[in-house]
Amino acid sequence: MNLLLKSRIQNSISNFMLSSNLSLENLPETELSFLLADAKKISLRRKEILFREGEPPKGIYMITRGKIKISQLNYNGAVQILFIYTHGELFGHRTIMGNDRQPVTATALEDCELLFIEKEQFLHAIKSSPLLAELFMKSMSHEFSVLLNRINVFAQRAIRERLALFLLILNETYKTPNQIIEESEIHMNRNDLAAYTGTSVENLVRTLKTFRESGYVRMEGKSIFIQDFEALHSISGS
Amino acid sequence: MNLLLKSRIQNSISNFMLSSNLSLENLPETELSFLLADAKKISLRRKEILFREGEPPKGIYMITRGKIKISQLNYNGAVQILFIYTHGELFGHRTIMGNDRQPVTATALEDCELLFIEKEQFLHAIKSSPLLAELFMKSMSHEFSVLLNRINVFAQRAIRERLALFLLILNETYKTPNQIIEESEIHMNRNDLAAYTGTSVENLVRTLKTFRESGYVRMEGKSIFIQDFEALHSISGS
DNA sequence: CGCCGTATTGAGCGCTCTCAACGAGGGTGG
DNA sequence: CCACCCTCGTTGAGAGCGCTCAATACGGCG
Repeated sequence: MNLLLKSRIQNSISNFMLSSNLSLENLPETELSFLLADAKKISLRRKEILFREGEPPKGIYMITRGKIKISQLNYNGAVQILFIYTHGELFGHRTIMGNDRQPVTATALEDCELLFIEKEQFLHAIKSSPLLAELFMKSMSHEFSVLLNRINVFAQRAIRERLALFLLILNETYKTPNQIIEESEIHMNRNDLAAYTGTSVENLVRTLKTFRESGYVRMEGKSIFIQDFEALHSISGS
Repeated sequence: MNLLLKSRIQNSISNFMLSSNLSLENLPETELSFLLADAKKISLRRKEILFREGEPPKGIYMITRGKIKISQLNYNGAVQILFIYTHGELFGHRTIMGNDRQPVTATALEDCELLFIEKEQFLHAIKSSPLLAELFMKSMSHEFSVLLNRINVFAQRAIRERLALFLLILNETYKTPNQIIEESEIHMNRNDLAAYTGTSVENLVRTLKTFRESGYVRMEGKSIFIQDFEALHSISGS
């Protein structure tokens, strides 16, 4: 696949991904070890819930293995998946700093290993390290733009366009550490994919079918592999 | 109008409003004067553009009079209005801190007076005052939750529900300083209201008509006044 | 083999969009 | 002062997208 094209697409969809600078890979060594000084290990089985909407937040989390889905319940019972965090990513800090209750629920998509940092400890770390504080602030500012873009997507784009975009995002999310090839195995059940795209399962399946029939994606069992990145990117309108 | 009910509704829709803690009224005296030390005055006529999507940000702004709409252009030419800032509110700081280009366009909805604080000056203020930094961080964290809620709204709710919600929000936005009565004059053209709700003008007008016929709102000229807060709140599903 | 949860397909309805026409109001130039 | 134009708001009609309900296929597991 054309490298220039690939980087253009990646660059374009990065406007819709949190892709935090606050990952295991990106934090400076010193700050990272400072932050993780007294971190505790947590293990979660698939489908286990880490925290629920409405709870007071306990601390922040960094994923060392697996994926966590962040979702929100609508008043009519529908579930909206907002993000999928994967290995290396850090989350939960915004709720701590804003002093809110959890606006979302965090559930393990697969078996997970996490590092947990207590609220007090985290706040202390932020206070003690101006660099850390600055990194968090920068990260949140950037993510604000990302969320604005997301709102635009949901407010204005059709399901076909949204699905194309989210498949491209998921392709990044589902990259395994050190993955070289471009295509990831997107291993997500239809219910979750529908909740992520913001549509009904039936509609999702039908749209996915048209992508398959056009050769844009390939299916192996329930997993999805993207075959034509450019087509999806063009459909997504990003 | 029942006070308890009123506060319940306000509390509920505040989950969808930025309602920054960073306003003229809420910032501590010392920090405010520090921040505004070398601020410049800017005047804008109605429809004038303050900055455009894609531009590098110049600084931050605080509104002393008027309203500014923050909008984003979709690839197909549709405009999505994301926020309406009003007197006392501060904006533009997130783009500065995240070191992004402007993801949005800011346009005067009415004749406006603003205070402008240069980028360097603002960054310096943040660096020098830990309290200011903390306030900004808190504010952004909270706003993250607000945006998540918004995404949910656009992803899952029908136009009728969204319009009810946004009318309630606009009722707050359009309160004049020191306004005592509950009902504000929502003075916004149909195009902007449609772009804010995320629908077409025709659809907006029709939905508005059903609200009027049900006695939920009243129209004087082109202005909208809410008459039944509880009904709208209940429709909004919040 | 039968069961259960998940995925897929079909059908029909309603919401929302688009295109098109009409109406109302304000501003401008004759 | 009137005629015209331009913008904005409103209404109508028709098409299509997306939702819901219902039925059917598939696959893993007891």
